[in-house]
Amino acid sequence: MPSPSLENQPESAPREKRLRRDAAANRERLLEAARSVFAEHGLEASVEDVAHAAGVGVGTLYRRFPTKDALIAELVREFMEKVVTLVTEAAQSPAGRGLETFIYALGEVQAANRGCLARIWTDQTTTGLRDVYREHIAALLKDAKAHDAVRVDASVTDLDILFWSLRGIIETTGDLSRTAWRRQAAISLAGLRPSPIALADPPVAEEIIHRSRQSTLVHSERGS
Amino acid sequence: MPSPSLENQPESAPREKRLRRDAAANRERLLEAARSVFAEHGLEASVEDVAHAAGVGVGTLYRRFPTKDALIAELVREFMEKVVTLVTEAAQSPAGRGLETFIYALGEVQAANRGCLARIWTDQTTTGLRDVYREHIAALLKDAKAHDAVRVDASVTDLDILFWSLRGIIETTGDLSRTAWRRQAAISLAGLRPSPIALADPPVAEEIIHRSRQSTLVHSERGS
DNA sequence: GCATAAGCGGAATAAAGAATCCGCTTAGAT
DNA sequence: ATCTAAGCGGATTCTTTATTCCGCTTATGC
Repeated sequence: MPSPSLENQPESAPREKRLRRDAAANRERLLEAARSVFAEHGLEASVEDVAHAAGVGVGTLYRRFPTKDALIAELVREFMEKVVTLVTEAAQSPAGRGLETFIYALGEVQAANRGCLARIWTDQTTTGLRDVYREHIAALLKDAKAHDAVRVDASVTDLDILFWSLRGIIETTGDLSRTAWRRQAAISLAGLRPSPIALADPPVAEEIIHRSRQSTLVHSERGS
Repeated sequence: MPSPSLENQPESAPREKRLRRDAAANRERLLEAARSVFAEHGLEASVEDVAHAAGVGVGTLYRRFPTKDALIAELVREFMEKVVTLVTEAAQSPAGRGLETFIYALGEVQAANRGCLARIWTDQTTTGLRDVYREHIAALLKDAKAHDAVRVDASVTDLDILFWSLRGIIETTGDLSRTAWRRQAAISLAGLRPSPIALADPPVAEEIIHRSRQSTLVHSERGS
């Protein structure tokens, strides 16, 4: 094993060569600026705005990310990675509580990344992460049902649409309210609790969920 | 009272002069085309696409609507008018059932107008209609509570966020699924039914709803 | 300290799309 | 049947914004 001081190959997969220290810092600042600017003005904020917010020129942005889309894709990737982390952590929650824990945690990340939520379900480069995530929530749901925290006729697709619905609220309320999506989450969770009254509509077919990944996407924008 | 055959002043408010028959038809076709193209490709679909979908040139579109925004605003206006109609009709429902009826009806209109949903809550020209609508849903909620169909701690703002949440689903699933938003509506309604278990989060303040009208907006787009 | 590959800023370029203009066409009043 | 204001299409103009290019600067390994 090489000595720690010689870490020229940072980790397992040293994505290309190593960046110069200042360049690495700029890359981070760019991503952070992008998150913030896109959250504020939506994805149609200009590349120049992002670069300036990061305190660099557009040239710098383009040396690191070949296109605007690539920049957004990286935000999406980091988001999905965070989601997978959270869902994994949630699995450690006390029996039967994992799902609820995860729902609130996911709401927080979505809110923190509201600029790029639009691309999350359609981005084709993170399909793998999305599959992992989906396996995990299926397990959380099963656990919740086993502990009588959730009605037995709830399906994984109900969780998918729950997350989409929270996205709608987060995009609408922007940074005005953390309460809004939490309240809706609470109401939905209440609706998912075991009940003798059947739900008036059937769950969504898995296939629909998969197809929607390929076709629909949404942009965000914000006015003054 | 003038004879019906001389209706040079069509109705109460004859919005400007009367359009030539072909021009009036084109105007309708443009609005319909806009609804469809925006639903398909989002609001960033080009004006030219809309004009062509309507079978006319861009010049024709611009003679009728001074800007692209004006066209969108008209879609929004017609949407809001429809919403007000629906909420008024829902008030005729059997006692205690009006709210549920309206929620499903609103889902349908939202789905039929998914292209321009993004502008609905921020459009400043339909504030009046929105206020009317809001008075009505307050009444529907009160009625539902009176008939024990909805929990007493539900607030009007819960309905606001419910509608935003449905929007999120409709925008994500596009025309793939009518089931998706209905299922979420069913779950939310279940969560809003009277229950001894209090909701984990407080309702959203009215003020937040009003502020979000002025600041946040969202665009839609669709790929492939 | 020096050499130099890596980085940087921002002007210049290019493409897309909104809005305008103008010569030709037609509904519909007489 | 005729006349003309209202309409029409679409080429053209004007903006906005992504992306490229290039001469100057600076970490970093020796």
